[in-house]
Amino acid sequence: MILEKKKAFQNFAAAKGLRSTRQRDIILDIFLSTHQHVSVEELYLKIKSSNPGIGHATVYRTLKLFAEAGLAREILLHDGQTRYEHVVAGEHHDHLVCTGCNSIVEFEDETIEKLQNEIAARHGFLIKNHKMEIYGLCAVCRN
Amino acid sequence: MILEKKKAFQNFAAAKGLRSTRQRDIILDIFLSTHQHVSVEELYLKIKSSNPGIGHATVYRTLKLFAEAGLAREILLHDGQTRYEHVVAGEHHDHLVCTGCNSIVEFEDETIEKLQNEIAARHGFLIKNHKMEIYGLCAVCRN
DNA sequence: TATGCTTTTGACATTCATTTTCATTTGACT
DNA sequence: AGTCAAATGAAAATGAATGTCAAAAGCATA
Repeated sequence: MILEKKKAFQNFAAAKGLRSTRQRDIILDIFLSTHQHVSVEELYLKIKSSNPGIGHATVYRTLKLFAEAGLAREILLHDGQTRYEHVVAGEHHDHLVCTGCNSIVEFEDETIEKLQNEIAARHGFLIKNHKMEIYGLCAVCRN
Repeated sequence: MILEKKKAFQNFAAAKGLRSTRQRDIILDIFLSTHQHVSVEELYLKIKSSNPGIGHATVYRTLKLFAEAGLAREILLHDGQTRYEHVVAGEHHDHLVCTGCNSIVEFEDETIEKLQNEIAARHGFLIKNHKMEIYGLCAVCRN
């Protein structure tokens, strides 16, 4: 699965005429090794610890590429940090965000997806993507 | 309805021991006269044109108050600007955002709301609020 | 209406995430 | 190897949002 993603990025890069660079390889490796919902800063620090040379801007730029390539998805929660989550082909999940402990639980609901498609169709919209976040207190924090 | 909102804010202010000020009245008036989904900057400019004295910080502070008072809801779309939409009691709507022309269409779907509640319950979550945005191209831009 | 106390305001500075700039480096093709 | 455009890193710039603080304005009371 990690290999597939690397291939996918290679294909994307080839199609776009992008060069293969050491930095992009490193960033991709480390991104693929992270948990879901890494913030750019988190990832940057992780990268820096093994590769001090890599700059802030490169991480930002490269993550945008991953998003374009369909490997990552940008998500905005309410903490002012952009996060990237791993995209698994054919799967879309949404988030339950605990405002108590900031934990994030993912869920998937086919019926909601269907309803979204219907709504979009009703308005003549061509869906590119969507996101849904439910904010509240998790089982632990509600007590 | 505008009067009700003004009353609602008065009540909130009274309960919180907040003072009634000229600025807050003006900002509320102008906020209530705007379309859905005003960004802070948009609102600030609108306010400034008739009331040049009012400062940036005051607009930010006051909008946060409106949100606390339940008159407004903060929404984050993908343009890096915080927007505030009008809250209508007992109603929740979500958004279709056109990435072509940046137009926003609202919709409401009771079934989705129900499913959200079920999902939250399944995870032991206590929902505070939620948001859902569908990104894509509107009927005009898709052509 | 004047007094005194406290909140609110506005200007400005600051912070923080992200983007831009630009000189230098590097990849890839000949 | 040589060429040239793309990519990088450091630093500066941007832009939204927040903090600071002295001055102004509410509001209660005399």
